[in-house]
Amino acid sequence: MPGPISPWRVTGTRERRRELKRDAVILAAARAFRARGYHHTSLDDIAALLHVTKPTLYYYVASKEEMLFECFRAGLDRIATACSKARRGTASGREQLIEVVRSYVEAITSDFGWCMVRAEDQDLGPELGARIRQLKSEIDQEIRRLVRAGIADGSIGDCDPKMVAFALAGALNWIPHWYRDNASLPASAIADRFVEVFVHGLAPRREGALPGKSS
Amino acid sequence: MPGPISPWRVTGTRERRRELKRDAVILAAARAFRARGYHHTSLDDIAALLHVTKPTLYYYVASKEEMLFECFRAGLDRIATACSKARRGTASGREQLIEVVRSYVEAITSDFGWCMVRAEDQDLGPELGARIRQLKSEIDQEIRRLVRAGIADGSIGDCDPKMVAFALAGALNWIPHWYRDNASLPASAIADRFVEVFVHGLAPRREGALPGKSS
DNA sequence: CCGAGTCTATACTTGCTGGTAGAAATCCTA
DNA sequence: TAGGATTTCTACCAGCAAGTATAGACTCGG
Repeated sequence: MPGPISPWRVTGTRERRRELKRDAVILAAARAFRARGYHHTSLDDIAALLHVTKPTLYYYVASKEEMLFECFRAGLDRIATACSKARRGTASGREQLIEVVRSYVEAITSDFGWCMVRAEDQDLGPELGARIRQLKSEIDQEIRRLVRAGIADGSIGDCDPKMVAFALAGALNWIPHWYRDNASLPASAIADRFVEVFVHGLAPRREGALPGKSS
Repeated sequence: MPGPISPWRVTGTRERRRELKRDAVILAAARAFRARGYHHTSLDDIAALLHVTKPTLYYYVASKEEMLFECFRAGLDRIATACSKARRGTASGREQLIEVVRSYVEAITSDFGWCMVRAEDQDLGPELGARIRQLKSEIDQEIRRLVRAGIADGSIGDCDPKMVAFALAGALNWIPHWYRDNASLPASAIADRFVEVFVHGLAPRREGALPGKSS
């Protein structure tokens, strides 16, 4: 739906143009993968999206694998950035975690969301696959860290940080399975609902919540 | 890890033996898909697992697609069954939901869990793909129904049933991404942790909470 | 022990798609 | 406008894996 990506016919220095085109290739790949799935997308399909032929793609990218990797990275980087930003803040563990969740939802509903989640690192060679697993693991560790921080500062109740991280990441990573950018809530609204559930749980909230521990 | 599947060389009536072998083919396929991914698993691989050759598989199954479909179904059926069982009970919406979650975790950590979740219905033709989507949708609706029931009977607080269902299903469906039957918690323990998070949330619990819990 | 039905293997076809060789077009600089 | 670098195209290859034709082997009732 977002317009065609055409840095072909565009101005700027050589290097700059090349860079833009390469990005366009990655983005087109991401959209195609999302629409048809990695294995059902041929390079000709991607080339067609750009009104170009297959060998042209290879001028910007070494292999189909590399395209997938770059899509992966594009998404994961956004989340990693959000994590380290949260980390620099001074808010409570819970607040930081919530911030990360918001960024996570933004990233995962982007064009690259699908690739981050549905593409198997099996589809990447051992080389790139390992790098992706590394990135994923870092994010996982970061989430656990935030949960532990929250427990430490009292903003999060006692729980198993590992399982909480899995549950949270699972809920978030699943979004691309049902999210349709036409027909779904905007990312921020989704984030709100998720935060609500994860912070307060399903149990009916008892009245008399406010500060103070009168139960 | 669970031993080789060999109903080859086994007794029983003709029909019975055929049925057993067909099941064995499906199970072998499920394990292979889980280990290597659908697209990276050749029929020769599956045949090798059974110490048999590829054409033999075709004697029990019409196509690779059908194998995937049957794996899918094997897993989803377990969950659907759990749903309708829960439905027959008289417990509160929340209790019923929790029961479903437990069954869900059991199913999703089984050999078929991977297929239920990681296989794209894109890999199935329009025919089978539609049937799978149907099954998935039924389960989704069932979860939403339980949430609404819980809200109605007061066992669940006010919330958006659709988003809650998505969050819950996401967390559960993600399990195959990290679950390793050697190295992870047993299914029941995972279910416990998940229930804990989803029922009570991350916010520190104020004293004097609701009546305790269970098994 | 025979032959109809059941089961399995050998050996092949076929289509698709990732990837490439090398020529042609285009662009920039001088 | 010449000529070298950059960019894109046409045409092709190779390999893999799904699926099949067909013949051989096993089982079991009669």
